Amino acid sequence: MQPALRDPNPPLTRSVEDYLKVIYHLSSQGGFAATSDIAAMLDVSPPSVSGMVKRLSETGLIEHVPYRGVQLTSQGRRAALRMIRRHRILELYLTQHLGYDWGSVHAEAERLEHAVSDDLIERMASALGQPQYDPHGDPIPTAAGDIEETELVALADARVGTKLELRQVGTQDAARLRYFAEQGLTPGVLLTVSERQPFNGPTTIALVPSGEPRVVGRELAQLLWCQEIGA
Amino acid sequence: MQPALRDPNPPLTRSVEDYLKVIYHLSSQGGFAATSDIAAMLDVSPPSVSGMVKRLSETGLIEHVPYRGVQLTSQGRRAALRMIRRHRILELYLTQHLGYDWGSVHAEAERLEHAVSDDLIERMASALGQPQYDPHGDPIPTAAGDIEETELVALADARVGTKLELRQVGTQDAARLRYFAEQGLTPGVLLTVSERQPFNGPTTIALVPSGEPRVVGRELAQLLWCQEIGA
DNA sequence: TCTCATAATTAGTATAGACTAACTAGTTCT
DNA sequence: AGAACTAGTTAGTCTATACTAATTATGAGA
Ligand SMILES: [Mn+2]
Ligand SMILES: [Mn+2]
Ligand SMILES: [Mn+2]
Ligand SMILES: [Mn+2]
Repeated sequence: MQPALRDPNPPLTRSVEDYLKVIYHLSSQGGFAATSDIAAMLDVSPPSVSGMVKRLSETGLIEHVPYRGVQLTSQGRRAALRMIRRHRILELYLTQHLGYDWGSVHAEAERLEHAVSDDLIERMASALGQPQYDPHGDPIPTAAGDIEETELVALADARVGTKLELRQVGTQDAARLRYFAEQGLTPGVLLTVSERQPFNGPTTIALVPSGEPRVVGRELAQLLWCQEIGA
Repeated sequence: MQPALRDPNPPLTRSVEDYLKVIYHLSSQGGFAATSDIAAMLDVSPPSVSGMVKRLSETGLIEHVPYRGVQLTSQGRRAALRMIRRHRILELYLTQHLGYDWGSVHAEAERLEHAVSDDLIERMASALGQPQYDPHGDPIPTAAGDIEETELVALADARVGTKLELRQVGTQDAARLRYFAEQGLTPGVLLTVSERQPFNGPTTIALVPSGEPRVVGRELAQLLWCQEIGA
């Protein structure tokens, strides 16, 4: 007898949807998502994760290698990308049409993503003109489940002298996001790397075209994902 | 020893919020909401209602008279009206800003009402200009928890010869709503009652000012809530 | 190769919310 | 008043999801 699989098409619960999203993020670089990392990201105990991992692998959404970690199956990946699409369209809609600032959209989207219908999401996407990026510069997966993969460098690692476009801001922390906005550091901005202090010191940049300088500490510079601009 | 009250301020769950809303609707004419009516409206078994009733009275949201029914406490009424405000603002926002028709908003609002923040609701209310009525003509409670109480007559009961304003459409059924819209029977429309056939027969009306006649069967005429227009 | 720290899992418990089956209170009819 | 119907409640079970405490596997150092 086979090891009792579950109903292959249960409606996903809110918890399940959130687990799939964090597993996606933790394993997107190809590796396994570790139990303790999932637990930390969801603010839940490791045994709770072990329990959920059991259920998710029984429903075929993830692959579990005991003591090593988990990965999404293609079914799980599809479900995760659907949630990420919802989340990012919601974030953009709230900023563009309801006056939210980019520091506060995340919490709202985190709840709404589980309650909206596909129909509503597609209406929002239409109202936004089928957008490609959310307010933080993260790519929005298509309804078919494709997502843009770009090679980006953290500003903290960019070579001095290069010219960059700021593409993504890798945090949801409201205070940091507010600070970035004040400094004019939002996706799409062009800049050149002027210098970097040794021993994990700050990076100094010049905004293009204004030339205005900014000094960015290492912690923050690791959150600014940039693309090198071809000469 | 007292009969063990629960935490007076638990965050309300989705289920609890839906129970409070239906209890509000069932007891709004002053009476008690019966277990079996609550069960029917939530599509849940009567024992499930008994179980929930126990929890809700322990948290002080309702008053339970065994074998008679339940009523909301003032705390429960406040919570119910908050949900009704959310629901109706969502319905109106979806129709006004996202192209929904009035037959399909209900299902969407039924889920979203539990996920939106107060902040988002107030932003939608602002975008709508602090509206007073939802797409079906139902009054929207204020943020403070006040709701307009109007004396309305069902078209089925209106005296022949009277002039009426159609105020509310008392159904969420998509097919019926679509039909009403086709017939031009939407809140705000003026009409006069031309005649009524005996033995629960249809009511014939004339739209004002066009004079166009409509014959409305009893079942539908009971859903059209009207206000008599002073001569 | 053995030991130990760390990470992961299992065992056992709790709560919310649903269900069915069985029992009982209230009401209505004869 | 008693019988009988109806509505409501209790008893017992189930699933999802969380928790703490206890146990075990894995990989790094000695
Ligand atoms: Mn979420
Ligand atoms: Mn984002
Ligand atoms: Mn609801
Ligand atoms: Mn409505």
